[in-house]
Amino acid sequence: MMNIPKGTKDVLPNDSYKWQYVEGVARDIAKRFQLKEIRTPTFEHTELFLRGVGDTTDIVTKEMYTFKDKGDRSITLKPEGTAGAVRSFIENGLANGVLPAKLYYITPAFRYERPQAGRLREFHQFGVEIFGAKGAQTDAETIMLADSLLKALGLNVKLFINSIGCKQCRAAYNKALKDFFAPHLNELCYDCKNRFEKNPLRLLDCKEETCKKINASAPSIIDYLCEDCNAHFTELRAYLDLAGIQYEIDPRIVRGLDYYTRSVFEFVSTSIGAQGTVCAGGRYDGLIEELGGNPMPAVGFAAGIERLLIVMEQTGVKIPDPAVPTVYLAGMDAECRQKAFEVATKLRLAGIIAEIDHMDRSVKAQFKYADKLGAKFVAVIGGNELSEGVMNVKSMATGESEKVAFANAVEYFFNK
RNA sequence: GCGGGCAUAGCUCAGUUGGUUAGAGCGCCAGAUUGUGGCCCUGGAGGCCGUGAGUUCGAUUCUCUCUGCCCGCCCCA
Repeated sequence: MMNIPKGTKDVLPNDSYKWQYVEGVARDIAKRFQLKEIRTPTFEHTELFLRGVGDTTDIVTKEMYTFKDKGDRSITLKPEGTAGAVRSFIENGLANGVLPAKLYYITPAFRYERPQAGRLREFHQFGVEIFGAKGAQTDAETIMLADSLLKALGLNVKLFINSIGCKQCRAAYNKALKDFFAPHLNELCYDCKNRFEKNPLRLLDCKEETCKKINASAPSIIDYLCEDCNAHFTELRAYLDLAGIQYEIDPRIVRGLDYYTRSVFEFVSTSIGAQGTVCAGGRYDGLIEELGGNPMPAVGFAAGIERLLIVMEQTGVKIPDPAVPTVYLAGMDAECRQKAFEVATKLRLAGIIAEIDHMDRSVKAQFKYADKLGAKFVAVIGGNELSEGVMNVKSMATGESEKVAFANAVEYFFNK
């Protein structure tokens, strides 16, 4: 028996409508904020992610699906959506078009990780990227968009924000961090000793108890923001207040991707175990230049669709039922089935959801089947009906029947 | 990459102190005197009891291995 690769999932017919619903809501919200969809390839040159995501990040160093293609090119399945969107933006000259470019995508992404609740090797993201706008108002709008999406999906989540500054203030802060941690260096965990050298920011992020105790009193990045970054962060908060969005400042969120600058944020749900971050993002003013474009500010986020669905499931959010047949046409014998087929065709061409028997079932069995499908009406066509040119239409909800001429079928079922 | 738990029907799970035809509920299919669903009743299909090895006269049951799944760490959406 062939089975599905580790860390992947089938979306079965009984669940796919949930995905369609979430994607539909996301597209709606995107439209409301005037974002346009961008679709980029599932794989890119490995180099793009090395430079875009950061070659010291965990994602790049140990989680990418990288392989050589038959032309000996190093190819990588996208581990996130931003790098590809930025590449496309630059390569297609969208930077010379109307700005800001407000984009969104729904894409699979791939990371070689140990699967667990809310974490798969192939997962799906709804992502948003806004290129060209530097003001905090745009950060606020991006957060507002994410907030609207989560609310539209009926989720109750908490928003945490922070600013991790720009290159200049980060340098000052890294120095302050090193000064703070230096005396504790041998109390820190193995990872943190490395972080101390390579990326002191990430020391704040450690989940080890002893490290947590130490970094609880570490200096806060917010106190080290340069004048511009500080003003930007203040402005962001003002705009969030203006939008009526509740948030909490968490100086410990630093994000695991190298490209972030200034604003970073996470929407966290407490109802799904360890992988509670349902949506996260921030500003990345250096990335477009890093990937070869002219310097241009950018801000965005990604939401994990599987995680959204898990939270919705756990909290009992109602998803609208999938479409059911307006009418099931039950034919009694071969001739009647043919008539059923004919009427169904007419109804379908008129946009009415109609279903017929495909299994040569008895009328009784057809009724059971129609009931399982959730059909609103069953139209019985037997010898008697055929000779009268009518079908016997039964409402499955009330149990009442009436005769409807074949000629009036479309008219009868329209808007039912 | 590290740690813990679990693998029996499509699903949720019993069970076998080692013994011949392995069970329930749900789901699926059909029937209940032949043209009508839901509830109830009856019947049916569907399992190499995760893989490989060991112990044994005999293993789904005991031991080990592998694999897979779940949960946590790490990381992230």
